[in-house]
Amino acid sequence: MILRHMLNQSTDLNRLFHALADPARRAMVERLSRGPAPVSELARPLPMSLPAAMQHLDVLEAAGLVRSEKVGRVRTCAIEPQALSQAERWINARRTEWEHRLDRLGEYLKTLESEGDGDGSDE
Amino acid sequence: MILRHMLNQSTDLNRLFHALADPARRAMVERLSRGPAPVSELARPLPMSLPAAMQHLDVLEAAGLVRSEKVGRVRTCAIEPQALSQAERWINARRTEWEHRLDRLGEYLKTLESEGDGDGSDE
DNA sequence: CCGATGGTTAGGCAATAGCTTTAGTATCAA
DNA sequence: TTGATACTAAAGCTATTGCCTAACCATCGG
Repeated sequence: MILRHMLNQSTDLNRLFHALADPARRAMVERLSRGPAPVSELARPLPMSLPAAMQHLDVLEAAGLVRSEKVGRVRTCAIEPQALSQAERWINARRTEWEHRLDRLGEYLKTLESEGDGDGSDE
Repeated sequence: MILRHMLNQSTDLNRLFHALADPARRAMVERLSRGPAPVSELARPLPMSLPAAMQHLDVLEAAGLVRSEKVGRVRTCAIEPQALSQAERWINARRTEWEHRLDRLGEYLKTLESEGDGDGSDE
């Protein structure tokens, strides 16, 4: 099952980053980071109809960023913290990769320097 | 100018997250995290035509994730580390928000407990 | 029961995304 | 100069996105 998890990770990240690529959806996530809220409260500040806001909410739920539960006639939405951390991990992995690379490059340049090779060009 | 920067930040994040929402583009970023590469090398592993890959590259450049320079007939691409950190900051800001909120919630629940109120129900 | 409230479904429409093929333009190597 | 290499530009096609309006359904408060 961990194998399946890895295979689907790409799709997960697609949905995740896609969900975050819209300002209305990010606004919803920002609001929910401060606590749960019903659909109408998420929709109110947005410059669009209620159904449009609902569709954004669907995208957030499909991405696993938001979970919601309906009690009576009001659906209360809450953020799903671990979803964002997957995106964070991907970004961090990239950063450590290029940082290591730059470290190695720095070492290499230092080596050249101490060998007295006079080509000091960079880039 | 810092004001203008803040106003455009939303658009920046749109482009940034949108760029990351595609597996072909993430593959390019992953490759470039390990060092610069020409266009053809970025395109080779992808299941699509070269012009298609070029279009993905354009998206990455427009998002500020990649910078490229053409010398002779080969365009060499490199990652732009600070672009990703902007996305990272947004995610981090959300996490600290909800962590603080959960901390406050924990404090509140502890208060209730020490007041001897017997409703121990959770979610 | 009745109206108002909160949400949902459905259908349609314009714009964008992602890809293709075709046809270029420079460069480099011989 | 000629052919291969590396990229670029343009046009077109399909699917998806993001939005709308117009219904509809299910509570809840009298």
